[in-house]
Amino acid sequence: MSAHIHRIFDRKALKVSCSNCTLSELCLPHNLDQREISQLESAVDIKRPIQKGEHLYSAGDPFESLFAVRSGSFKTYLLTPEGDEQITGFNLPGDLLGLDGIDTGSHTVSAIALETTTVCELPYTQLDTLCSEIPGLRLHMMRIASREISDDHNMLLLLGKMTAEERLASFLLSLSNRLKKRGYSATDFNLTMPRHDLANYLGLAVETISRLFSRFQEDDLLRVNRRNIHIADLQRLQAITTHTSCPKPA
Amino acid sequence: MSAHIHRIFDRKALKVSCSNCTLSELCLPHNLDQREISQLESAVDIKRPIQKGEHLYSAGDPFESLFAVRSGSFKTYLLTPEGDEQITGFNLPGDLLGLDGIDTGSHTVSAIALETTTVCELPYTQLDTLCSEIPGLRLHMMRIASREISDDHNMLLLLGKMTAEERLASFLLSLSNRLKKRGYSATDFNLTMPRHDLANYLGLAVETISRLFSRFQEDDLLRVNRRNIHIADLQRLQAITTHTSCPKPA
DNA sequence: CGGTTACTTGATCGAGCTCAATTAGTGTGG
DNA sequence: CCACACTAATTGAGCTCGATCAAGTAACCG
Repeated sequence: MSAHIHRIFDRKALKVSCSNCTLSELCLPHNLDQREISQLESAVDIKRPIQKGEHLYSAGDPFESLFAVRSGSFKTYLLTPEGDEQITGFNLPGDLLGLDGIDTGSHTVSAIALETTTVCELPYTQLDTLCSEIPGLRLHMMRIASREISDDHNMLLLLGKMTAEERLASFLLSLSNRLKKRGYSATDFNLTMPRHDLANYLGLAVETISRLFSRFQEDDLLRVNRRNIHIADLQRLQAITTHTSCPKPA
Repeated sequence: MSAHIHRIFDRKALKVSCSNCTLSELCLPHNLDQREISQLESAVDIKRPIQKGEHLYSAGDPFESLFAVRSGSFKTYLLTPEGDEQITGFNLPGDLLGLDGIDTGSHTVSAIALETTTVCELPYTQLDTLCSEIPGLRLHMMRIASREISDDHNMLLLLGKMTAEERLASFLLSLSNRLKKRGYSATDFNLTMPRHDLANYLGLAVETISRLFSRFQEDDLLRVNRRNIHIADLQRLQAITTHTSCPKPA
């Protein structure tokens, strides 16, 4: 199944096949039988690709569906009354977006594509109906919500307690782990977001991020070229986040 | 069963009556019929009171139940490897605790009582079974999770973008609103947490909180006596959080 | 190319932290 | 009922981390 559905594809034209999707490990509840998976597949739509800079949804939009990222990436953010933005997360393939909208029936954050991105749309009423029939799916949904809550708590810790250095190290390690889970390299990757977004997300200034990248590079922790990152010493990077001392190899 | 039931309270002795509970507005799904409410009641246990400083659960404990606060209050927090704490929330009557534990099957934060507190225990497997039968309850649960996610996003904004002044003003207004929803005064209340916890939650030093209380009092925004707070000017407090200028009344 | 945006680097500044001292509660046991 | 110890809160003085301001450079794109 191609990741890049061209717009000539009618929304329903392409049969969704969750069972064959490379993301099923992340996206699918583990304990569904074949019949249950087909039920789920019938509820899922593949949308046309979202271009870089295009919104998947905006804060205030009526909530109708959840979205699973198939390829590409998003950032989600919210705006203050004064108009400045706080990024609340970055979403990689296999991530689910939109849970924030369930409570009020309209989205509380905006989601914008950082690159050309494809998603599966899961209309919520259909998903909810399936949840009554498939206990494994119900648990899966609650787990995803639960994980998002825990992740957010970790971000509170990052923003509330960590130094600039610790924040960037934490971010890189977390991204590294997420990429690894998805089958990519844990040590070589490209950031899909500009420095500006990274700084915003970590509660820092762009200049601070830039200086930290330079410093980490001088310390042989990273090799950085623009958006391209090579993690040269995972252990010492880890040590930064835990205040543990870790000898620099000669 | 539970190891922490006080002997005078037989767990099932006290019949739970959600329908008569003063918190039902907050705690119960609105669209349940009488039969569904009794089903829910049969799943709920009232636990013995939790004393100030006592844990309801700790990070790492196996997750078995959600808890609804009946009276009193909790703080939830997580610890870094180095042992310093980040408070992730304060919980008032009607609040639900424990969602963070669903994903991994063990709690990721600890919950400790800030005063003598009573809770209803909702064993998760029973709750989940009811969710398959009662669509309204299922939606209610997802809504609560969704709200927690949105609330956490707002905390990210607070920690990432706001000044000390804005953080405290936001906190007081948010608390004021929550108390109002629960039928208490929106302008006169007692904080159940020490300055230390407040500072920790808001990502500030205790001294900063103290100085801000003094300053807000000089500006006739608040009247503060230890933990007792009187909000003298809700409008101007609101104005602080939105950078809006608001004339100080003569 | 030329214009725009992304990123880096340097110099300076300030909000809020840390350190330190004081005061005011809050129990606890004689 | 009061001394004592202990914790909670306030207030002051000085410092620091990261923000802001200001250039300059490098990539990207029509």
